[in-house]
Amino acid sequence: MTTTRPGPRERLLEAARDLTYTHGVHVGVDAILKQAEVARRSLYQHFGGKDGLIAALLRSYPGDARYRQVMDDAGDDPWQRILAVFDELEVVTQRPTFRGCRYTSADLALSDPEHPAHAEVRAFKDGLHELFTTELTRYGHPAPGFGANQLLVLIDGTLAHAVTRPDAHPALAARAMAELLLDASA
Amino acid sequence: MTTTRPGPRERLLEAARDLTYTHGVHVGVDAILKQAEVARRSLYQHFGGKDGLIAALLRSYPGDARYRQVMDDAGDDPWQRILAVFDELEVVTQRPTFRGCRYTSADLALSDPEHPAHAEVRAFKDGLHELFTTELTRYGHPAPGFGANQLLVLIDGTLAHAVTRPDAHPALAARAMAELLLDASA
DNA sequence: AGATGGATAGAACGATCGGTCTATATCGAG
DNA sequence: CTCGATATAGACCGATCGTTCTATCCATCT
Repeated sequence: MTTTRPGPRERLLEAARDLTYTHGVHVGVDAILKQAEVARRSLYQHFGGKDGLIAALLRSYPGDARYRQVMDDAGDDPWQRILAVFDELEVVTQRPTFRGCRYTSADLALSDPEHPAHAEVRAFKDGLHELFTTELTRYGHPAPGFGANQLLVLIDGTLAHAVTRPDAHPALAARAMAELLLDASA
Repeated sequence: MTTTRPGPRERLLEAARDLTYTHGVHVGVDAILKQAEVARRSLYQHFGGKDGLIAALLRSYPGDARYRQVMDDAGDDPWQRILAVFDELEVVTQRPTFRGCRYTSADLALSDPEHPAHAEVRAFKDGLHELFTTELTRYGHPAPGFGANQLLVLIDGTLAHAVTRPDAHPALAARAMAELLLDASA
């Protein structure tokens, strides 16, 4: 039994996911096409161009699904669910292949404010904000929207700082602040 | 009386500072040379190439001097001096020209781990860590090194998150956490 | 005056960029 | 089988990349 090979569209997204993470969004299309084993024309057929591929990549990536998974694995208690995110961040940021948050990277690397990727990044982080807002609401936080912004700062700060100083274990530093935050709003 | 025009080296650094911030480190050398009004050859004479210019840019930038200035303007009290940094971050991140932290951007954009810029970014953030460590020591923090890591996460998180969601006012969110942190370690 | 060194201007290098093109192959539906 | 859509392979486009080159200008020093 042989698993059927994914179509060119899926192969392009997969290759672009891989290469843009390790080399940044400025990887050449040639490299993506080669790794995906896809014809040049198919890229423009499916995504209209490199910009479209990058945007589609960010949209398709199961970004907040991963956060939800980590939370669900931690049970029902909001306190546990939120701190589990930072435990996971410690694991992620210590991996030798860790190269930062792909959304933040894309947002910083693309200087053109009209690039379609910006909308995807915004949508992703807005989704995360909503996710943590509902969690803090369940926790009984008096200002869940503000608290969610604080958690997002901790997450982005962890992912950004770990690129330069992984040995500082920013995830552990952030986790302690998340605890303070939850304690103070109990 | 006419102020003498700075030499080619200074003009190159100034132009590169400007253009790499607005367009990222992938700006072409042509654009830098044009804005600096400097001959092509001079760039390679002074910096050996584009990589050398980028690294020199990051080294020469008065990065932590600016943090020190903000602190000194806030007086002697460590509490005030630390929180003043976040007040300044709120101002900086709300500017329409704000484009994130140039050090984090450079670190993320340059995928080659051997690029000389990485060492400069590391040196800069290590310097900041030392700055906040001494401040927290003066404050009487029981674990000033760990606390400094926490403050750096807050700063990097503010600068990273404000690129995508400036309306969330991450600096204010971070400031509140910095207060919690200082309270908890008093 | 003559020599020297730094700066300028700009042609030119090969490589690579994103994107368009033609031509051929494959495959499922009618 | 034929048709039409979709995929592949690869040449080709103009533009730009970082870098090296020659040639000229000019201020300074002997």
